Order: sequence, then structure tokens, then C-alpha cells
Amino acid sequence: MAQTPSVDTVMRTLADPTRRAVFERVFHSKEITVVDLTRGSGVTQGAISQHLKTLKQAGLVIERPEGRNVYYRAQPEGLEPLADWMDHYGVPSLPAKKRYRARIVPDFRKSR
Amino acid sequence: MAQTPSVDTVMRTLADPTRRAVFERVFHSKEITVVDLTRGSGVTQGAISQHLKTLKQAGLVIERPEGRNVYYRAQPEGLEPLADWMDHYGVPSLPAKKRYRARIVPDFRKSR
DNA sequence: CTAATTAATTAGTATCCACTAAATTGATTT
DNA sequence: AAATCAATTTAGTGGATACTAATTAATTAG
Repeated sequence: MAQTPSVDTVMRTLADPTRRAVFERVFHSKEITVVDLTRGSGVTQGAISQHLKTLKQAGLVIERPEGRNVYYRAQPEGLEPLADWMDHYGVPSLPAKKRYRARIVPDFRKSR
Repeated sequence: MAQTPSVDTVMRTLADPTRRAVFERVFHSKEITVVDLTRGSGVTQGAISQHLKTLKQAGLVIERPEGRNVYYRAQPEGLEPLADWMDHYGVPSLPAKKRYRARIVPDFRKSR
């Protein structure tokens, strides 16, 4: 990746449920191949390849070719643009979350 | 909102750059009307209205009608599903100073 | 009152993109 | 060598959706 992908790229990449599921699955496996990812995905192997390409361009996965297999790994740093965006427009980071929620609720959330 | 929107809803809502820009602008203004949002947006008033409807359904904004105006406010809690997702699949390598700042000044939005 | 303003909605269009099926490439096996 | 396997790429299609222009509704101004 020549340059850090934009929030836009990351958002749009993860917005598709199938592709997000692929990312999650790659994330949860140390390494995984396309055929393994295809199994139980509900789409064809070509589709998975396309999604992986998109994920790769977004900096969310990397590949390690070995023989005729290509092993994919998640690249969590690829989520940084999204995290930065969240920091700016969004939700405080983990430790502050509880306080934050306690402060917000009472007004227009219907209490019952 | 009957129910908390899913990650999917939030992601897809924020994936569109125009709509995300609308959200950011609403977020940074205390309250803002549709005409004000339309100004300089590059799209028509109808388009802005549509985006606001989508944002509202995603739990990201709320409206306050007053006379013939409708004032919109951001609803940062709407980002929680996204934050929760990030927590799971998230970002260990987020720059430490950013997290630090977020922790000590969680309410940096209000101080200006 | 009429005219103007604000906003939402509608219908129609164009673009985008996720997907499949098929072809292709490259690597291993027999 | 041919056959098989893993993966990518291509062309084409269908569906989703962002947008515009126009209409509608409601409120305020002159």
C-alpha cells in the first residue's frame, strides 16, 4: 500500500456485509486461504477473491503466497482511519465509555 | 427508534461520503436546519432531506421541529454499534496519545 | 388574503457494485 | 507430459441507491 487509505475507503470497504464477514473471519483465523473462506460463505470463490482484493487495497488484510495457496491475514492497523474518525466525531475510547453513556441518556431516551 | 440499529445499518449509512459529511456538519453545529445544510453541500435540498431521513433511521441524528423549520442535532450514541464492533475487531495500535487525550478530556466537543 | 419560505416526498434516471459463470494463470501432483 | 488444484481475472447482469426536478404540505410574511 503506497499510502494510508482514507476513512472513505475503509468505510465503504466494510459497509458490505459479505465483505465485512470475510474480514471478520480472516481476523479470527491466524491465517486462512480463499477456499476455506469460500466454504460456508454463500458466495463463489471468485466473489471471495474480489472481496479480498478490495480488503487488501483498503489495507485491511495482507497476503502470504505459498506454493499454490495464498494465505490471508488481517491487518488491524487498517482500521486506524476509522478509529481516528470515531475519535473525532464520535464515541470516546473504551475507558471513558461508561461515564459517557451515563451522562447522555436521561433526556430524550424514553425511560420506562 | 424502536430498536438499536445494527452495525450494518450504521456502517452503510456512514459509508456514503455526502451523507457522512452531513452527519459531521450536524455534529459540529449545535443545531442546524436543512437549508443551512444544503448551502455549500453540492446537492439539492431534497437530497439533504433524504440523507437526514436515513441518518435519523440509523439513530445518528434527531430532529426538533419548530415552526416551519426543523432543527437537527447529532446523536453520538448512534455510533455505539460501530464502536462496539471496533472493540471486537479493533485497533490495538491506535496512537497512545490519542487514547490518552480521549481519556482525560472525554468531553472535548463542548469546550471550544 | 397572497406570496414566499422551509421541508418532505415522489417519480424517474443514472451510476455503482456485488455477484455469477467462465476463462485464465500458476503451482503441484501423478 | 497431462491432470488437478488454488486463485485471480474477465465480461455481463441485476439490484440497490444517490441524485434531480417537480410536487406537496405547512408555516410565516407582506
